Amino acid sequence: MTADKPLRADARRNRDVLIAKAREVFDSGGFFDLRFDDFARLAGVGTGTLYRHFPTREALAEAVYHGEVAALCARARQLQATLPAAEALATFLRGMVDHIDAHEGLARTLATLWADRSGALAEGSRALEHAVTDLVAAAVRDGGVRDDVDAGAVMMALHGIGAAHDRPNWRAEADDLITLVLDGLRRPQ
Amino acid sequence: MTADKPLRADARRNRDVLIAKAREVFDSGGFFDLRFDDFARLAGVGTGTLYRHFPTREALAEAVYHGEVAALCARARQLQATLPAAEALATFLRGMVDHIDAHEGLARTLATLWADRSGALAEGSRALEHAVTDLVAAAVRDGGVRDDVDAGAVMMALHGIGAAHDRPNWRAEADDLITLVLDGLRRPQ
DNA sequence: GAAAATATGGAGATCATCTCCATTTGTCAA
DNA sequence: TTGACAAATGGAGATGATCTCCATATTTTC
Repeated sequence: MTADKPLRADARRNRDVLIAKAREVFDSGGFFDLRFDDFARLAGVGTGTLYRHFPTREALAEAVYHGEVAALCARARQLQATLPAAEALATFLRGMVDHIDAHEGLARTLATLWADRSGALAEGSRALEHAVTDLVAAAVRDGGVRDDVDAGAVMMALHGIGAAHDRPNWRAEADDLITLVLDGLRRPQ
Repeated sequence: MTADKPLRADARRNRDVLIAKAREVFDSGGFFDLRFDDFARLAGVGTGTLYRHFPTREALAEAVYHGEVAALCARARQLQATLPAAEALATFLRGMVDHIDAHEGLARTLATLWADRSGALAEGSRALEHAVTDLVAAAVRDGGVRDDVDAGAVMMALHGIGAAHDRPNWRAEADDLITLVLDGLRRPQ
């Protein structure tokens, strides 16, 4: 989807180092505590280079999690292909909670990408939403799920889960919210 | 609850002007776009005075919406006193969506206060959560609502709704999420 | 291998946030 | 009233993060 402009060799190399270093920081949970300029130092490049490749912190976060989000989407497609639709949806949503739980940084990232008011809705965010919409639509077609609610409602719930990641009782509450959503989605009767 | 230290006359006056001006900005939706220092200029006080009264933007936001949140909590109590518990809960949640819809700024504020990682959970946020917890507990006691989910899940849903306020189809999605939560909460059988 | 195109880096401009304290204003006891 | 003490003020400037600019370096192309 992104117009593939052939990137010069050194440019690609720097970009990759930046993403790799950012991922390390990300996984250690300190992504949002670090000065943005410091990512340049860490990667051994100038700040100008950092800013050329990633105009904002969010752009860098998105690049870091581009693969992650792609994997989530692939998983959604795979579940959809191998399970009854309603079950695929349930498994995917439960898996999202697991995933967010396991990856400290992802929760904040999703919340940030999502809340990003910068107009240009991040690619990853859109892809994820697309996957969820598909899962819901399939479940509706299949008859297990009511057809009178917008898939966006499910995204909102996921957003709430991601954004509230620092609540003391997060895991239990997140699981419960998914339960509520899934039970609420079940076709009445 | 807050230790009432008698505030000097000029201090109180300045504080009130600050809140009043902030509310104007708030209602016009630009609260988070304005430089914090500018609130001082708007109110005709020095930045030092601004910072003494409100150490952070969030503190000011909370002061602005202190009354608002108090009103929401009062409404919760009133509903609880006059309606069957399950209905009170439903009415309150629907009302929250109405309220957020009507007040541009409130959505962002709630999301911000809520996401506030500053440790000291804002008073307003805690009060609101308390009200919701009460409503859910009453509905559980009443038998209309299942007892195996945490009220925090409902807060998460509200958080998602508030934080996603800029989605194109926000209103419909928010209503749908409330529907899901309420239907999901209904005691099976 | 030379010219053109592309990318670099890091000094310093810019900008919001926040602090500090010499001065002003309010309070209260005498 | 008034004097003395406490409380509050304001705004200049410190701080520190973000971002720009462009002379130089590297890569690609022909």
